[in-house]
Amino acid sequence: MQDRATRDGYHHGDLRQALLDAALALLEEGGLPNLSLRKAAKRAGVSPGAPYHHFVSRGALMAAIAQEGFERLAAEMECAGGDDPEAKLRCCGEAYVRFALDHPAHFRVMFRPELSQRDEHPELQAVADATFQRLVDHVRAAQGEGAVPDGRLEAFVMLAWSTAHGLASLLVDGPVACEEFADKVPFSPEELTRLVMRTFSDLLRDAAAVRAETG
Amino acid sequence: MQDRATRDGYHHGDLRQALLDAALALLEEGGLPNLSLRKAAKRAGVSPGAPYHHFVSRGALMAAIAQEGFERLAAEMECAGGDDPEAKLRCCGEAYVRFALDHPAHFRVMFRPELSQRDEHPELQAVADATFQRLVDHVRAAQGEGAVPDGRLEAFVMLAWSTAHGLASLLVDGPVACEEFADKVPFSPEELTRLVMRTFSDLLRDAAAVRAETG
DNA sequence: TGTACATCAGTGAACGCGCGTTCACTGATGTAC
DNA sequence: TGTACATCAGTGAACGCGCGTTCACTGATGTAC
Repeated sequence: MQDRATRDGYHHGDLRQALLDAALALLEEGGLPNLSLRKAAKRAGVSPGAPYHHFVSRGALMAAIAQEGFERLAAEMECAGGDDPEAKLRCCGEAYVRFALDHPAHFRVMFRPELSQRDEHPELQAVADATFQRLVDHVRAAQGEGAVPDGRLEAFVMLAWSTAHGLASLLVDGPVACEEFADKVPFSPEELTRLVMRTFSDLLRDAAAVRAETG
Repeated sequence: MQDRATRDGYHHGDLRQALLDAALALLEEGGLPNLSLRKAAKRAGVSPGAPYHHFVSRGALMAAIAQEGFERLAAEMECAGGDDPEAKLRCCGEAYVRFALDHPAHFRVMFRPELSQRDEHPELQAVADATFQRLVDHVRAAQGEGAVPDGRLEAFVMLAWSTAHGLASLLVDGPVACEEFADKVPFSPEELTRLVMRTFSDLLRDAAAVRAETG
């Protein structure tokens, strides 16, 4: 008996990862309607039954995509840079939006409950929670340094998360999907991300300053 | 020849609207996988072919749902209340999130491009743009009154929209879907909405004040 | 008021399709002796 | 090193299903005379 990583190499190399990659490629190319287990199997060069040696169902494949997505998002938020807590928080938000722009298929699967079924995959819920916790830590640190006003931590956490998540959603899916939006706002998605995050970060700093002064 | 509204009454009463309502009910009950033209027809008490007298395809029904959703959202943002531009902007954001909480099925269809296919339904794109424009007007008015700092209008518009849209998305779909979240944050979705919007509105006001002072 | 006709929203059977999933099987790989 | 055996990731045909859509039709409604 060998461990799973080695066993996966028997015939295909690593069919599990190949199926995840194929599924993502299908999503990037044709959106959600373009994804099926059969197509992913075909793209990975394998028969329709083969995936069932690696995923108990279609839902399990989706959950695995979502889990992989949360792990990558957490990693990118982790090493997002920034010299002080204010910059760290801002870079963390930018990393969140950039992740969505760079990996729209991952992002969609992660945040569509009917696809990823968090309640049936506790390990997925756990990694999603850990990602969220990372944001909480950044906001708390920034608040400790006076870069975020005093007051309810929950309110600032949800505000920061909403800002990043909303911008990401609007850029990836929303009525701001890029071609049309180009007419209205003269920024690339990346420029817009930096502009919005900078604006948000400045609001926090200035409000923190004025409240520290007045009381 | 009579007008369409009257003709729709011939046999069913108003099958077009009945199909929209049935589709929404299916979405609310079982999410996206629960919706099909056949099920909507059955629920409206009608044979599988009947919808084709009112919608050229399944996609047209989805686009009609999205359009109806944008019209209702625009109406709710319109009469959201607020005594001054600051309060108007805040109430507008709250109305946005409340709409998503009250009509999650509408909200999802509106913001999932693979479902509503804005590019193939220009009238849908138009009403979505009009909704967006309403927000722009509110932010501009608030900026004129000093409730939003001077500076790039686009940045504050996108920030405000991202905040409302992000909170709505997280509450409706995200890893914050309500049961699990109750453990972590001691607020109902409605309380959280007011808290976050109030926090955001206060940030704008304080930052506007401090910048007016210093220069 | 009554009759002939036009309209068109509905019926319901039928189509072909791709889907998720199952299952008896094959054959490459690794192991024991 | 060679042979017998166990493992298990793959095959590929088959299943039943619900789907979107079509189409010849029916029959209720409204209109003309």
